[in-house]
Amino acid sequence: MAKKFYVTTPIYYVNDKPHIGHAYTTIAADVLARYHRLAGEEVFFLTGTDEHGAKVAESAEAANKTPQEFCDENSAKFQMLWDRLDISNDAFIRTTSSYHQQGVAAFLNRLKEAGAIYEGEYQGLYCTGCENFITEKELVDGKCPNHDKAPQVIKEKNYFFKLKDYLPKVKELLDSGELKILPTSRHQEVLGLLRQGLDDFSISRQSVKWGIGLPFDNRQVTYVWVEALQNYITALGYGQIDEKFAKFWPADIHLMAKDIIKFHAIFWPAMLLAAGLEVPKVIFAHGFFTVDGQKMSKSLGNVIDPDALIDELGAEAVRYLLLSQFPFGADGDVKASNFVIQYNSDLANGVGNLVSRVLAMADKFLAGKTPDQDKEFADEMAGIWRQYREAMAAFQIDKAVEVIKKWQIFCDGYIERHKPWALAQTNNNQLAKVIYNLLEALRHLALMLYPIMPITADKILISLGQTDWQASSLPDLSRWGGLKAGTKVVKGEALFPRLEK
RNA sequence: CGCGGGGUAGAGCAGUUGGCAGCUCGGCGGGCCCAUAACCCGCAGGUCGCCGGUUCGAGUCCGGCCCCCGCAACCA
Repeated sequence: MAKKFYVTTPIYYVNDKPHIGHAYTTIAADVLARYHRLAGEEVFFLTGTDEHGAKVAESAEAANKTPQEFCDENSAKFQMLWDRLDISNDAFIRTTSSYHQQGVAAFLNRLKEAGAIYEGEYQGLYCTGCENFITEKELVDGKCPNHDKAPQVIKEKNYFFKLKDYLPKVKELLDSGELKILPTSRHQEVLGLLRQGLDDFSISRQSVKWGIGLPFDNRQVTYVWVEALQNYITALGYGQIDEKFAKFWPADIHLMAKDIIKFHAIFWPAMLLAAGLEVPKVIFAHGFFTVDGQKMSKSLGNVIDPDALIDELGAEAVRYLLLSQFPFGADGDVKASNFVIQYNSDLANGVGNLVSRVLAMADKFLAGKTPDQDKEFADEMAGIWRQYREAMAAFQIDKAVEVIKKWQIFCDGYIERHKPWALAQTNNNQLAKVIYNLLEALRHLALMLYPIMPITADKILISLGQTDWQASSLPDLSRWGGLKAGTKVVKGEALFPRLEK
């Protein structure tokens, strides 16, 4: 029975169109999903869109559409981007889908039965112009800045979740490592939040209409954050067909950006505990991009549009470049102008050129026929793979990229030291050895590249005559000598044509 | 004293348990000619934010200070 691996991205709020941050999270999740599939595990990779809430309803109205139409259109934008980026998600959940709504109802009923929900009163400032609650801090001169009206104080009956009852248990799980928050700096942050203390929170809204009705009181709608988190289990059929749920839950990793860590590291585990379910194993929060040292924001106009970037550099390069900018997990600064430079140095001059020169030599000196096996790098390669696997297992995608880059540089150096073009004149036995080692080295390079740049990897493997490699998994594939003597290899088109800038 | 992150070569970043400061890009000088004017070798460039402490030894541990950023306050 294969090991399972369940990886998720957050579901993205349809109120906005996809930006580079959404792409970053999703690509990272895809890399993990593809790596674990390559390793022979049974993978479930989930992403989707979060579609309820007052804001969506407002945006829909402003666009003169029904909320459902608005959601359909915006959700499709995310799906289209993921298609362009070759994201290999196994499911795409939409919170407006009926199976999600049914799963949410089942979950909330369970919380209610467990005694984790009580009725309370929510008091807030309500702006009739907004038709929504606003916070005191949003007020300008005591008035709603959008409508220039003073808000009313309204008391609304709400249902609350007994968060406080479950906090000690959450703390325990964090301390024991059963629930891991990564990177460790985020773990500290969560501990800080717990130290500050948190209150029970409201799980419903009376004033909001666009949402999922509470199963035990249909005058109220489930607070959007509460039902959004449940996507991770409803997508597995929780509350309906429990087969997938039994197989894949708990999640091996919830991936997200650092801004929503509180919901995932505290609220979500607490709700799961209340419902008697297992908590996820790892919550991984990566950092934010700054662009030229500044926060990315619409008002500054420095937002990087993923579609434009793909148009310029191609999906494969975008995947690679985003993940190799800075350590996965940390914040990092990005210079838009740097993408082209790095494309040229890493991809065109690096991987692309290496593949090109090796295949050209195999073709020119040996008529494209793979020579007899040589084992010069058998041990070396095993060591490289160990580093690669360790990096991936620790979710250090940037380190995995580093391992690949080092191997590519090593291969370029190997060529220079042995000068196959000279050997072709003097020593055919030695030439055959060197070319075999290079071709086989390329096969390993492609395999390591696969999670990050799947199309490129496949192109390289096809050039090496490896057409059915996907039928095997890593333990076999990563063994030295997979390339058989006599295999025909062909030089293809340049993988990454150099960009003039 | 709200919480958290960070200040290391011109730029962007690594530095696991304290043990000679590293990587990539860029700059400069050589080499090579298989390759996408790509590749390889070498060189230059750093008071590791500041002050103090612990130690045989501190970028790394402790205390204080300065500066930047994120969250709290619709964004991954």
